[in-house]
Formats: sequence, structure tokens, C-alpha cells
Amino acid sequence: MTTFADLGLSQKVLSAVTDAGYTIPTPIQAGAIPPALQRRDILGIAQTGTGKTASFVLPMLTLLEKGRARARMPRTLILEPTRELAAQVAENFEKYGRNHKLNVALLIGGVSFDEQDRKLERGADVLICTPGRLLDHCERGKLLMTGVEILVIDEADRMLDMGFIPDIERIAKMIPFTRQTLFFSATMPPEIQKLADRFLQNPERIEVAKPSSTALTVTQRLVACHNKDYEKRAKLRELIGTQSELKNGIIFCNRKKDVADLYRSLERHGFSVGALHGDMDQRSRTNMLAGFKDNQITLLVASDVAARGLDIPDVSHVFNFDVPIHAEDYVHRIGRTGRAGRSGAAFTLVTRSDTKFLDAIEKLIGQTIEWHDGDISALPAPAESHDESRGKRGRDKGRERRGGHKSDTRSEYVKPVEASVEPVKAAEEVQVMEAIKVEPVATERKTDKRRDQNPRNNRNNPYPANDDNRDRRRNRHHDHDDGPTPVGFGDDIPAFMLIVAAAKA
DNA sequence: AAAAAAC
Repeated sequence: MTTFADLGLSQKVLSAVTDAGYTIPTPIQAGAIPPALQRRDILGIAQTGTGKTASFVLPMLTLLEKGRARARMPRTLILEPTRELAAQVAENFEKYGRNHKLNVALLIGGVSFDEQDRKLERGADVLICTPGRLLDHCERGKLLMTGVEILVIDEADRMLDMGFIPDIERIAKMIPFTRQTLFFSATMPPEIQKLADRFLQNPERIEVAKPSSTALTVTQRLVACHNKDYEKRAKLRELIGTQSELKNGIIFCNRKKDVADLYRSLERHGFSVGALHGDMDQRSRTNMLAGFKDNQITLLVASDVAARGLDIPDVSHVFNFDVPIHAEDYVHRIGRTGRAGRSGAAFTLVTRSDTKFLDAIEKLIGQTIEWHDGDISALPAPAESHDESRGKRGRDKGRERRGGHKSDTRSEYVKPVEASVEPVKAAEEVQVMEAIKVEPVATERKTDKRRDQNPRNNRNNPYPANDDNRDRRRNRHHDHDDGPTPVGFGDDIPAFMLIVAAAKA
């Protein structure tokens, strides 16, 4: 059997790998590391969770042992689609590079340039970047790409989805043709193949798992639900309550606003919860993810920023609060659980209007997903005018045939209004929603005496930093509207508020 | 019907 010792890695790297507790490489590592060490180009087709990151980090560390970095001339460059993934790769360099004295610089947006500039000035052996911030540094003339020996393009298919390919091409043009290129993608659509053909020279191709396969260790279930947000939230809470095996879970929403709303709702209902989406300030993003990884937070409400690649080893549950619009996202989302051979559970709330997306998902994964407790036809017909379907018992005939077993979660819909506690909860939820509507960040800033009393406001603001853009615009038009300097945040003043405050000074 | 990424 192949071990890490057989792959040609240096002693320093091997000992770090051993210390981390690994002896047997994953297939992508066994396939990619030897040719990478021989300076071959690599085309790696692998999902995240296959050990892909180590398959380029380990050979890079070995190769970097020869030579030294010069100021502003990085020796290697890794491109990642999201800030979290970039940070995760940086952690891998720390972990496996503990016997090396390498300068690793993480160049991502949302944080200050100062420290990044300092690291570049010192000379970086490894540059780990999101494309926007890298180009920003280049334009500021802080960076010479002519010394880059190894270029890693990670998650290429996702870069394509996100429209990063032109940026990637600009960056690649600045790097000498003699470089070694390691190119990874979970899938190989024609555009990606074309890109790979242009970027790679005679690559070693390693394909490890069929794209769009879902781990067998993940139990997948569908949960029929009405389309109203408060009903979905009630259903989700109920579902969470029945999961005795739940250690922690990620709850995916399609929209950033819904991430913020659901986060607040769950928090109000006493859940240990965090939020993660791309319009939150970077500090909150980092804190929330760290809290979830440390088990300080049980539930993480997230947008698809967390769907791919995030390596959180022990997630027991994934909940799709919304059915993802793109079927591949389903595969990526539920791939956050059932990792490393562990078992996992994935529940997807499905409303009537989601059925076409659901069909696409089942087609993609090549299997039908079981309903958790009665399929979508078990729900009453949608109300024509107002949501009074609960009262319209005449419509409920179709459900009777499936009714009747224990602790039936559908009972809340079957029972007449007066026999169920659910409508009371629902009414309360409406108030929660109203509360959300009348409490946008901008309003809170002006009446921020209340902030002090609300511990939620002291850290980890899950509200879109977009709102600050709106604030800034608004402030431009109403110059008289110069509210007080933000108070009550302690050391955790969101970055955007500092910008507003600075603009005034 | 969305999200992600630079200021």
C-alpha cells in the first residue's frame, strides 16, 4: 500500500504530515504529488473533501525548500474563489509547513492592506489570494509576478460560475510561461477543459471521484413545507427539535437577506446560531466560522459562500432552508456533512414552487430522495387570495389517505386552527418579521442607545454590509443627517461604520 | 428566484 513516505516528499514535510496523524494518502494525493514533485503540470478533477488541498500544499512545500523569496517577488501563487477558502489553504500551509521557515501571505479583500503589504515587502514564498485583491495589489505596483514558479488554480469550475475567468487570465498573463501550473476543478465542463488546455502543458490528469455524486454516508430527506417564510421557519425548528443525533448543522438559504432573517429568528428562539454570507464584514465572517468550527455555535445559517470547499470535519446535519436553484449546489451543500466516512443527514425544505428545481436535483444525482414525513401532495392546496389554507378544511381530502401515524408533523396542517398551537407561533413569527423590517441597521444607528442592551449587537453583525452602501448613498444625499459616532460596539465596530465615521471627520 | 469578489 502506498504511504506518504513513498511519494517523494521531503523529510520536513513528511514529519509534519506524520505529526498531523496521516500515513495513507488519499487517491488525489497519491496521484498528484509524485508528478507535481517532478514539476509536471497537474489537472486534478476532484471534489473538495478528497484531500485536494494537501495534494498541492505538500509538493509545494517540498519544492520551496530550494531557494528564497525576494521582496515583492512571490515564488508561488494560489488562486481561490472565496476568502474563506483562501484562509483555509493558508491554515494548511501553517499546519504542514511548521518545519519550514516560509513566508505565507494571504491576500484577500475585506481586510486592511497594511499587513499584506508588509508581508509582500518581506518577500513571500507563497501567495494565497482571491482574484480581486491580488489585482488590486498589482495595480498599486506592489507586486512583481515575474518570479512565480508555481501557479495553482483551485476550484476552477466555481471561478467560472463566479465570472472570475477574465481575472484569472489577466493574472496568468503576468506569470512567466516557464511556470508549473496545478489546476483543480470538481467538474470538467467544456469551458473549463478549454481553459485547462490553454493554461497547462502536457498535464498529468488525475480524476478521483465522479462529479455530482453524493456520499453514501449521507441520509437525504425532503420535507414538504408551505411557501411562507414563517411556516418554513416553524418547520425547520420542529425538524431540528426531532434530530437527536444533531451535533451541529449548516442551514443553507438562497439569499443573503434570508440568511440574516433566519439567523435572527433562530437566535430569538434560543438556538445557538451563527450566520455567514458574503455581504457581512470580514471580521464577522471569520468569527462566525471560527465559532462554528470550535463548537461554540451549533447552527450556522449560510449562503452558498459556505457550500463548497469549507473543511469543517464534523458537521452532522445540513438543512436546505431553500431548495438550491442550481442542482450542483445541492451536491456541494450536502457535501458539507458525511465527510471522512462519517454519517450525516441532509434535509431539504420543499415548497410547491420548488418542484422543478427538485426534479433537476434528482436527475443530477440519479436518485429520488425520500420524503421525511409525507410528500408535497400531503400539503393543502395553496390559498388563492390570502394564506388561509389552514382553515380551508374542505381542501384537505387528499391528505387523509396518508394521515394517521404517530407524531405526524403534518398534523399542524391537518388540524383545525383551534386545535393546534402552530397558528399562535405563526402569529408570533409575523411580529418577529415585522420587528426585522422596522429595525434595519441604519435606523439602529440613529437610536443606538438600545444597542448597548442588546448583546447581539456587540459582535458578529450578520446584516449585509451592503446596507452600509445604502447608508453611504443615503448620507450623501442628506448631508444634514450626520448621526452620532457609533457607540456601543466596544472593540467590534463593524468596518463600514468606521468608514462612515471617518468620512465625517 | 442567487451568490460570490476590489475599493
